[in-house]
Amino acid sequence: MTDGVAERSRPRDRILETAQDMFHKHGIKGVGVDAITEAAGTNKMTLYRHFESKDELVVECLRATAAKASRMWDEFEAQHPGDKLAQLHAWVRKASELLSADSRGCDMANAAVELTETDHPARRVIKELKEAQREKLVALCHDAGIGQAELLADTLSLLLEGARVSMQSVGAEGPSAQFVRMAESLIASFRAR
Amino acid sequence: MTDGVAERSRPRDRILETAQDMFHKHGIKGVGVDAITEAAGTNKMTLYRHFESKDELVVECLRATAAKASRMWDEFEAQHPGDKLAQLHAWVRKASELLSADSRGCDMANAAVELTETDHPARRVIKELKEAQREKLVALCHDAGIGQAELLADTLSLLLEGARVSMQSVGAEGPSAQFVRMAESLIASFRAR
DNA sequence: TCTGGAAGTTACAGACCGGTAACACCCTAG
DNA sequence: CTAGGGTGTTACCGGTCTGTAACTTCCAGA
Repeated sequence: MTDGVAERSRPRDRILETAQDMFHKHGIKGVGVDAITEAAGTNKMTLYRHFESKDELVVECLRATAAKASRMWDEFEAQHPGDKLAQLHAWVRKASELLSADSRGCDMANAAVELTETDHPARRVIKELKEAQREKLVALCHDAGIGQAELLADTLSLLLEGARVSMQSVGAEGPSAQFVRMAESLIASFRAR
Repeated sequence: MTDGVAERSRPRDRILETAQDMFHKHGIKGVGVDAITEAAGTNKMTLYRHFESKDELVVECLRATAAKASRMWDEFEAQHPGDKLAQLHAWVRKASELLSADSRGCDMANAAVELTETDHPARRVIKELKEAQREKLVALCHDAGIGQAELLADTLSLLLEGARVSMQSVGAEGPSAQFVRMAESLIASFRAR
């Protein structure tokens, strides 16, 4: 009954996975450590033996989700080896799939909105991870033979970020519904230069 | 000393104004009613005589900020009477000004991120107000003589929404720095059809 | 079989949260 | 001058929050 997450894994892993899920669904300030440990089938003491504070748990969760997102790049390379342009289109397709499958947007962006304390430990890693993602997309655009790679990458980033937050305020039938169309015609117009 | 907001206005107005400011800066769940009333130079009882709950206060704050944003449209019309295309460019310029002046983004979008409870009274008004804003921008694009007015308006919306949330995670030097450039070349390419 | 460390349990501290009751005050309209 | 409504003050309620202490239980490895 207490088995929300696979029972036969280490408590630390269960806590991390459960916390990721609950922070994602309900927000960081919307979930207490008691609720996390209960859903993970463990207890508060065990959580504080593995994470020195809730803030540090948040940081670990963000790193974990970023690592998962980072693995998608490997899939693109595996699906279209060497074909960077195809990988860029795969990126667009994947982004729209994730938009359709989940309406709570990006954990890092959401965390940045929630955690307004300027010295919160999560803010630093959010910036780092987002910058790393940006560099990857810039490189992909560049290797795909696009001239203004940075500008295209940044525009696509803003479109996706906007789509994810727009879904949360106006829903999936709002402007975000046109994301693929916007992204594809953007890529086309950049390639035409 | 307790005079954060003009002392010689009605308590209700001071509370509303102070709450807007504090919710904007620190988030909704990051601010308690005690802190609001203290900053407004009044007390909790007075707050609860004018607003039936914190949630309702949040709703009123969102309506107030939306009303303020709505007034900007009148400025555009006053500055460029009848010239809808010039008003559209004024919209872009104003948006970028606000981006530079404030890094905490859109109150409604931020609230949608924070308030994950699906039945929260604010969610309804966020959707209504965002839809109203969308219709205004679509109408402006349409009246400016742009063919695919909805698509341009939605794309501009996502870009702006993305810029506002991107600033909060990666800062002002990130992708959002290129917002004006992106928006202007988008408008140009839509006009060229 | 024994032992040591990881995990679970219970209870608690101290702070903060949203919200309310009872009462004193002050200022203005009549 | 007086009545009454808006406001301020104090104290409180029940609940939740992060984080800790002290203790017990369990289990794997030697």
